[in-house]
Formats: sequence, C-alpha cells, structure tokens
Amino acid sequence: MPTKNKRDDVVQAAMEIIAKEGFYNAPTSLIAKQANVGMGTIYRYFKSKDELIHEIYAERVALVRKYVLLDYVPKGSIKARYMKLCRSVFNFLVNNPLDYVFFDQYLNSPYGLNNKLSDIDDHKRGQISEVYPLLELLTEGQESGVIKNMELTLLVALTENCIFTLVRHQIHGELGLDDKAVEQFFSATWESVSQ
Amino acid sequence: MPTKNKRDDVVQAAMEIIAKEGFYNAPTSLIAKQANVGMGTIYRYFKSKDELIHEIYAERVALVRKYVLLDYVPKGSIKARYMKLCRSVFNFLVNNPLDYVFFDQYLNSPYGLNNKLSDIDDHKRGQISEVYPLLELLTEGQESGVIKNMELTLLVALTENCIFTLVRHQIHGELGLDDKAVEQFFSATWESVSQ
Amino acid sequence: MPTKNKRDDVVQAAMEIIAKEGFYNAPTSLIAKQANVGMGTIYRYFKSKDELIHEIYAERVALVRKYVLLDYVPKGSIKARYMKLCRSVFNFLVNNPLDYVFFDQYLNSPYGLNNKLSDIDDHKRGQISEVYPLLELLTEGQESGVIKNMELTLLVALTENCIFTLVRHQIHGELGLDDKAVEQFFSATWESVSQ
Amino acid sequence: MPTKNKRDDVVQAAMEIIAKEGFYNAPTSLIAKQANVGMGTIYRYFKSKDELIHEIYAERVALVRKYVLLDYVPKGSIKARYMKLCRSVFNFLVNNPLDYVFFDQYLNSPYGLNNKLSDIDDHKRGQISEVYPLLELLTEGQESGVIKNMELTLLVALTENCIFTLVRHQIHGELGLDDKAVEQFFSATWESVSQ
DNA sequence: AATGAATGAGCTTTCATTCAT
DNA sequence: CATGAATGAAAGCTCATTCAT
Repeated sequence: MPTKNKRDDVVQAAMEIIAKEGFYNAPTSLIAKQANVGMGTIYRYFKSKDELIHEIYAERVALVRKYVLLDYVPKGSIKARYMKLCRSVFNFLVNNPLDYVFFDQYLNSPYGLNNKLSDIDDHKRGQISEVYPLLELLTEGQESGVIKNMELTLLVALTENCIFTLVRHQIHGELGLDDKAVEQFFSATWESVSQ
Repeated sequence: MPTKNKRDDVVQAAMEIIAKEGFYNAPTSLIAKQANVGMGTIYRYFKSKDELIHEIYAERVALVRKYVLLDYVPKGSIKARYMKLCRSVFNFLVNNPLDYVFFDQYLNSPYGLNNKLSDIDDHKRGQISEVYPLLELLTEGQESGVIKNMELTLLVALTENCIFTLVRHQIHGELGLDDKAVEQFFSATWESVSQ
Repeated sequence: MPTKNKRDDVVQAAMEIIAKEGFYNAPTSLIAKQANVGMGTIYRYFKSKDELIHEIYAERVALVRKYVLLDYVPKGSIKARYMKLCRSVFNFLVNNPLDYVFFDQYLNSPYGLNNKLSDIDDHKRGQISEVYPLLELLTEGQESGVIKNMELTLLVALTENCIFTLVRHQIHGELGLDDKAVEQFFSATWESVSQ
Repeated sequence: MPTKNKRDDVVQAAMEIIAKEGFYNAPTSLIAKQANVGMGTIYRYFKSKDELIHEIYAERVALVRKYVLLDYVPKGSIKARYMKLCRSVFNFLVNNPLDYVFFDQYLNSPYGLNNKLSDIDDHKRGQISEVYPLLELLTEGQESGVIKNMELTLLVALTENCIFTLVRHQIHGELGLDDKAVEQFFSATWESVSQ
C-alpha cells in the first residue's frame, strides 16, 4: 500500500534505521528498501545522504519546539514554568523515541557537532529565543534572582542532559517511572539550577 | 624488548585518530601508520577492528576507575567525598582529553549503546562496585538519609552526565572555567542529588 | 502548430549540451530541461539516447553537405573548385561551431568510430558521391592528371583532417587567422594533393 | 600465471579496454578483471581512474618520444630528417596500435584537451624541444627558408594529423599500404609544409 | 612475529529508461 | 501526445581483512 508522500517515507525509514543502527550502518540501499522506494528516489528529494540527515534533524527539532511551545504558557512562577517545560520535552521524546535516539546520535556525531552549541550562541545574540523558551526562562530567572548566576551553557547542561538521560532510561524501560518519579527528578534538577 | 609495546602503540594510535576523526574516519591503515606498525599487526593483537575498539574502551574505563580510586579516601562527609569524586573524574578527563573524546564517541555510537546502562546493572548484581565508588557512595548516602531516595540510575544521571558536559566545555575551551566555577557546578549537582 | 518542433528542440538542446560538456556529461534530464520538454518526450522521438546521437550526426552531416553543395559550382579549374570547397566547409563549421564540436566529439568516440571511414567506402560503391563533391572532384582531378595518383582515402586525409584542425584553431581563437592565412593554408594542402 | 608487476598489468588492461570501448565504457571493475587483479589494486597504484588515464598517456607519450629519438639523427637535409621523423612516428604507432587508439581517444576527450596544444606552447617558451624533434626541425627549416612561414601550430597540423590518419587506415587494414605508398604520402605532406 | 600488497564486498551516487497520469 | 516521478543497474571508490613472504 504505497504512501502518498515518498519523501516522508524516506525520512521515516531513515530515522528508523539510523536509530537502530547508527549513521554508518544505515546504507542508502537499506533506507530505500525500508521506505519501499527506489534508491534514486532518495536523491530526488535530498542532494546527498548528508543533506538527508541534516534535514531530518532540522525538521524534527522544529517539531519538538512546536510541540513544546504549544504546551507552554509564559505565566506562573519560574519554577512552575521550568517544570512544565521539562515535562513537555520529556513527554515528546518518550512518545517519539525515534526522535530521541536520532537526536542523541546526531548531536554526538560529526554531523551534529557544529549545531550542538549554536542555539545558545544564537540566544546570546538575541535571536530565536522565542522558539525555545528554556533559554529565555533561565535568563529571566537569573534576572529575578531565582536562578543561579552561572554560565547559561552550564545551566542548560544541568537541565537538558538530565532530561535526555531520563528519557533514555524510560525508553529502555528498565525503570518504569511513574509520573511522580519524573516530577521528583525534575524537581532535583531545579534544585541544581536555582539559588 | 617486550612485545606488548606494539599492542599499546596500536591502542594509542587508534585513540588519537578516533578522537580527531571519529570512528568512521579511522581506517585501520591509518591507525597502523600512526602506530608505526604493519596493518597485519593489528590483527595479531585484536580479532577485528570492533574488538580493538571495545578493548580500548574497557581498558580506558578501567584506567579512569583506577585513577579515581587512587585519589579516593573513604573518609569525611558524604558531600566531601562526592565533591572529591566529581573533581577526580573531571580532572582525569580534562587532563586526558583523548579519553574523554573517545568515551563520548563510543557511548554515542552503535559500539557503545549496549554498554551505556550496564555498569549500574552490574552494581545492582553486586559486581564491580568496588572499582567505581560513586555507586557505593550514593548508596551509603541514601542509607544515612543524606541522598535523595531515588533510583540509583537517576542519581548517577544527575551527576555523571553533568560532569561529562562540563568536561566538554572545558576541553573546547569556550568558557575558561576557573576552579571556583567548577566547584560551584559540582555544588549544584550535589543540591540535586542530596535531600 | 507542428509537432516537429519538439523533436527539433531536443536535437538543438542535445547539441548545445554535448558541445559544451561532452557526451558523458549530457544526461537526458539536462537535455530535456534545456529543450523545455519532458524527459519522456525524448523517447517519443528517439528509441534511445544512442539513437538520438546517431540521428543528430546523420542530420547535421546531411546539412553540411547540403550547404556545401549549394555553394558549389562545378566549373572552373580543379584547383579553384578545391579551394572553394575547402572554404565552404571551413566557413560552415566556423559559423556553426556547435556542429564542429559535435562532429569532433562524435567521430572520436565509440559512437562514431564505425562511421569514421565509411563515407569513402560508400563512394567507392558508387553511393552518395553526389552529395559530397570532394570525392568527385579528387577523382576527376586524378583522371585529368592534376591530382596525385594516390588512394582516395589518403587524399581526403590530406584535406579534410587539415580543415578540421584549422577550424578548431579558429574557433578556439588562439591564432586569429585572417582570410589570407586561411587561403595560404588551403593552398598548402593543395600542394600536397596535387601533382 | 600472475605477472610480477600488477601496476603494469593494470596499465595494459586499461589500454586494451579503453582502445576497444572508449573511456566511458571502461569501468574499473572490467579493467581489474582483465588485469587479473582486484579492484582495490588499481587504487593502490593510481589515486583515481582519471589519474590512471593521465598517467598512461604520459607514460606512453614518453615511450613514443624515446623511440623516435633513438631513431633520429640530426644530420642530413631538413627534408630527409622530416621524412625520417614521420616514418618513425608512423612505424611506432602501427606496431603499437593500442597506443594509437589510446592517443586518439585521449586527445579528443575532456581528458586530453588541455594537453593538446601544450607541447607547442612549451616549445615556444624554449622548453623540451629536445624530446620532440619535429618542432625543432620545423623551426630550423623556417629559419633556413625551406619551410613555409606559417604558424607552427598549422605546420604541425599539416604533418601530425595526417600521420595519425594514415596510421588509422593502416591499422584498420583496408588499404594494405606498402612502404612506397607511405613514402609518397609523407612526401605529399612535405610539399604542403615546404616552400 | 611482523609486514603490507592484494582483495572484493559494500558504500554513495548517477542517469537512461519506463509508465501512470 | 506530453509529462516527470520513480526506478535500479551500474559506476567509482574505500577499507576491514587475509596471507605469502
């Protein structure tokens, strides 16, 4: 039963294989087969395998941000908003484990190294903060004295990396965390970033 | 003239190249050249390239643990020991950036995905905890009520991942962290794991 | 609205691209685009890319011959007619550099290798001599003792190849030959074929 | 029965296939098979297929020149030396038809276009004339008034292209030219270049 | 024990050709 | 008639692994 949109079939197939096997065990031939598509079709939509990978990243990051933003209400205490934000990211990734694994692979590969820190740089230059509220929130928290006076990069590390690790455990399913445990975890990271 | 040397030359060369180029730009021919060794020699000591990589990981992990253990004195408050431990790991990795980069690459590649969670499993089964005092320390802290009553895995996440991120920033040199900033950072992670 | 147009658009586009890029950088997709035509259209008029190329050759050769014939008056001395003929061919190719480059490519490729010697064979079998007066002229010259008594093939070699080389230089513009220099050149080839 | 020198097997196989099929119907896999060699072996000796082709050309050109030079005695009249030179080139190519076909392909392909005129440029700048006596000979002839006062390029065209065409006919075997006919042919080209 | 020339499976990418619309 | 998305065979090239020396 052929899908209407072959481009999206390629993206889906690529994510699945890369998530399972890593970038370098994801030959284009396999991606094509998994997508029920000829190899040439990949190259109709993407200039190269590299471009495919970068576009998947860009596409999926945009999606997370959209999701997180939908859920986010810039009201309430800094802590309440912080917890909410962590929850959103966590929920999205747990519900889209392919995205989680793909991000993990991408950000720790030659492909993603350049992107790794660029969001924060952009934020410092006053750009795009509206699409990713965590940076904004932390900055606001620093100004009002709620958040530690520490390099933004480090505050993000104390939050984002921890979320990622929690997602990993939840996906691999060994812990079976309930909502309360997750809440407790984010509460713990909050203690590390707050004064 | 001990033969062991050539084996170690291969390990050293492999780490250097993988750190610089990543796993997939590290052909055995280049490793051999860098090690001043014939390509066949690699296969005398390692069954395959995969085995080489896994052995390097095992070897270097053992080394970090040995280093950390040497430095570690099981006295003083839990917090003091916690801070000391974080410092040890941080110092080792900052002074051995090749190891850091190798670990980072390994753990986020198909090679290491299986290993990523296994240490803690081992600990739970009563194994190897003696070589890696963090697990022991956290357990002890939980028993004496200083450390949060949370899955061990999560406590490790709140500590180890943060150390790694700090190392990355220090190595890449963007932040130029002084001792006080590093101390403040570990203090922050302590707040997240302690009651 | 004659349909012939699309066919001719394809021919024109193919010549332009082949002249600029060579046979092997002339994908059908590019030819189609240049011709403002769908890729499938090429295959309505030509059974394959090979057939397209062979037909272009046949078509353009016929055109040169027609042009040369139009210009040719079977009067005057053998030499005068020889010079006139050389001029005609030279002029046509210099004014239609696409044809020159296409012929050059074609005749020195696997496509054209079989055709390279066939015209003269045809002439010997009494065919097509009327469309290409050079063979006729040389034969007539031999009969009246003005032209060397040499294999026709060789006489053609002494003339045609030299014209082609002169055209190449003129098109590439390195020499900037004036009419007199061209005349002198053909005069030189005349000396080689005449008694 | 494996040959000692795999590099030369590759060169030989490449020449045979390219001569028969052209550059673009000479896949490296076929070259390897014909040479009784793995595909990787080609790349041990040549950085790329392009480099292989350029090196073959350089190697074989050097060989022709060496052969011609061995035979050449810079004594006697300009004409005698001219005839001798033409003979040498003709003999070499007829006895090494693979070289002839390879040169023909190379010089009329994107590979060789750059080299096509460079010898003459080099000569004008006073270089390498000693390895290819034709240019020297023609220049000397012009100075002593025996050779036409015409662009060197054109004089070469009147000689070399004609030799090439003669070789083509001889190799394809339709004419079965005897020594006398060949002599007569070169005599004819002499008439075109001499005053 | 040590070497590195040799191998060929497997990679990414191109492009002539087809066929549903 | 005309289209161009889709195809997959085949290209150039890499590199883990073997083995004669």
